[in-house]
Amino acid sequence: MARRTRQNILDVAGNLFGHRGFDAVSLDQIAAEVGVAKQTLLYWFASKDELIQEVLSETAIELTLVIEAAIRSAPDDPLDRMEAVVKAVFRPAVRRPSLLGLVREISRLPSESSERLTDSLRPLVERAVSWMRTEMDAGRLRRADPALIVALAYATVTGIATEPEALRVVGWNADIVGLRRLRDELIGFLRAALAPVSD
Amino acid sequence: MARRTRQNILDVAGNLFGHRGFDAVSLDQIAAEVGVAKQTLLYWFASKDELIQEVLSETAIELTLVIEAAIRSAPDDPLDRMEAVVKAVFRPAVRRPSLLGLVREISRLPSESSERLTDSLRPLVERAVSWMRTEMDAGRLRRADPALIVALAYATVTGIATEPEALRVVGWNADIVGLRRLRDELIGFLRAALAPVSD
DNA sequence: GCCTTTCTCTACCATTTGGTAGAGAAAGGT
DNA sequence: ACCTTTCTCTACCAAATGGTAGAGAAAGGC
Repeated sequence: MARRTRQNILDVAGNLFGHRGFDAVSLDQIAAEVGVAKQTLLYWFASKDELIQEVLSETAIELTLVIEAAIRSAPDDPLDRMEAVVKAVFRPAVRRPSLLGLVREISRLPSESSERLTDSLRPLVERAVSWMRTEMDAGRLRRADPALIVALAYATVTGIATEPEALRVVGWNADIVGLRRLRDELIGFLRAALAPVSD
Repeated sequence: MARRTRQNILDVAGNLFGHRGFDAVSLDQIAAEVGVAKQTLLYWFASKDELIQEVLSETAIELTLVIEAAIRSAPDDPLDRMEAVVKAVFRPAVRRPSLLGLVREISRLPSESSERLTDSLRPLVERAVSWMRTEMDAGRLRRADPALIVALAYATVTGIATEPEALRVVGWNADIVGLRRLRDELIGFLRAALAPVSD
């Protein structure tokens, strides 16, 4: 029955890690927020490292599934397709803003588990890159370096996820504007930057 | 003479904080890397909080100066001008990659000092926004929401700064590609997305 | 009813954390 | 030579950290 406890721990830990960072969050805090003793955490997860590892791989799986589903049912036009994928990435993030902040924590893991996660995302990235290259060759996207575009998009998304607080520095108020509008501006940006040049 | 110690501490702390995050770095680690006892840190800075606060305001001042200098001597064409500013932002970051990572830490400060920093950056941001609006009204930039563009650019830059490791997830190898090429791609992107529509 | 597995608890521990107290060099002004 | 200021040290501390040991509920199979 109390298998739900495990899921609760994963959810709470995911939010806290994504929000404040791995090192800033203690097991005691997580336990308190779940409403459970610290030992219960350590019953379910052997260590703090294993906990975040589990959280991250759950997140990676979720994101992968969402993106793949979006690709399968996406329209054929490359710009529409990109819009669909970006929206798919944002959908879970809008619902649970701390989610993307987690990706940042990958680099703080012991290199071994960090690599395992990177590997699980790699196929998706490679697919995106080779797809963009094909579209560019066909003249349906403006020519550019696809790998760098993916890197930039990724940087932007994680930058947004870094914290609403951080964006407040540039006058962005999350409560008023909302992640959704920022997402739409990003999409408009991508469309403008990647539309094929009409010659 | 040993005022240099203070600067050494600031430099080392800046790198470590930007690289690993505020909570992940202990005073002992900083002291060890500077080659000095922990108490020496606490002689120069009353607490860890004051230390990062000092590091951040130094960074904010540096960035502000660099950007303002770039604006003063920038060409008149809005796209060239944007390119000049982006390059100015990247110049110190290329030299010292951990620098921009620091901005991320702002949101983890006690809200009071976080606000002080935000305030020191605000004029620059407002200036950029109003400048963009003017250029858009004059038809020299594609119409969009300037505040959101600044937010996106900021998010992208901090996303890049988040860690080369994190970008490795999307296949970006810092050693080979380099921050400089990513910067140039970003500039090309901005140009394409913000060029006025020729009607 | 009993036993085994699953689950959560209280109590404890070694280490590390940010920070204090206060002594002693180094150096410069006079 | 002496004093003051600047600078760095050793020694210590209370609190918090990740983690261990082991006991006791809960619940299901038989």
